[in-house]
Amino acid sequence: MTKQGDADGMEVFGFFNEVGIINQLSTAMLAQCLPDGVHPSHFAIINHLVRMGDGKSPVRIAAAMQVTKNTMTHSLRVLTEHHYITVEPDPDDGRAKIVRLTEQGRAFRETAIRNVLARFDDVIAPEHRAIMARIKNDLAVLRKHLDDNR
Amino acid sequence: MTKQGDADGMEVFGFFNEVGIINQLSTAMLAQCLPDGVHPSHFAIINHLVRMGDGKSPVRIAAAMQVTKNTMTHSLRVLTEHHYITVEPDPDDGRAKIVRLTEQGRAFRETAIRNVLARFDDVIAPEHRAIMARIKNDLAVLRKHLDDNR
DNA sequence: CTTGATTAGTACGATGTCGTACCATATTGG
DNA sequence: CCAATATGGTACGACATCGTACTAATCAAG
Repeated sequence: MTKQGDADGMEVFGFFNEVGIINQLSTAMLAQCLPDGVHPSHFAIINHLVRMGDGKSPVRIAAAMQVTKNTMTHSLRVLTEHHYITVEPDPDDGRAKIVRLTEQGRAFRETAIRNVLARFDDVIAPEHRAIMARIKNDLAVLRKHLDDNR
Repeated sequence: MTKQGDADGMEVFGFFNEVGIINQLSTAMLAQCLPDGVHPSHFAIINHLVRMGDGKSPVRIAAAMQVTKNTMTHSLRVLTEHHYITVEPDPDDGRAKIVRLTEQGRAFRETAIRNVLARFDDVIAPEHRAIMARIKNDLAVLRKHLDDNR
């Protein structure tokens, strides 16, 4: 095993470490802006349904959110208890269900977005926005590669 | 809806989303390379102790790992059960403890590093290493800013 | 049509993480 | 010296997530 390889490997470690910390900090910030009982992952589901359209099945949402079916079942139950979504049987497929946003769900998202953007505006300076804009494409390439070769 | 503000906010969302997915995929890859019962966070602790030196207190390790004291107590218990570390009272401070690596802990780290690097070598192409090297500095700046303003 | 394989969803248990509360020990101010 | 405060560590409960296993429904091959 060459020293070169080791150094490269450590570079990879360091990179993923930075990514992990940023993810943790941003998730924590997001969590502070959400009401009690609503996890960032729940918000992500609502947000996804608003942006990509609802009426999807739990498995499709799970795939989009990169979590297992189990986790999605649990999260959808929580969201249903909050009356943010409805889950009904799919008339075309006896196995499947259909997830739909309620008005309360959309309203919740509007409020949450406002809170979060206000918080981010407070913390994130223009220079950091510039960094994000600059490297987002690289991150997307990396993400896609990792996703394809997982 | 102010297009300007919303667009900027959404950019931030998208950025953190990419970061989150990359973190999840890399963590999952790492987990596959570790033996059963050893979580990536456990590996991170061992790795930190090897690189930064052991003999630290649980709180200091917790701060470095960006987790709470509770989590560290739990993780250290698991690592102790695996005989990768020892936790002893600090003779200079009746409240504190001192965490030390065992030989088995160091050996475990060597093996794990080899496995993980092999896996990463398989998946990560030179062009992606180039991306990591290119944007790592930007990520570090961002991470530091978020950490300071949390 | 029937049988085997695949898919959607759920139940259960395990685990990592966090928040709150608590105790023991240090540290500091008066 | 003593009281108030701060700090290190733990106990307990809550929760998100995952792996394994299971049921029900669909699909595919004969």
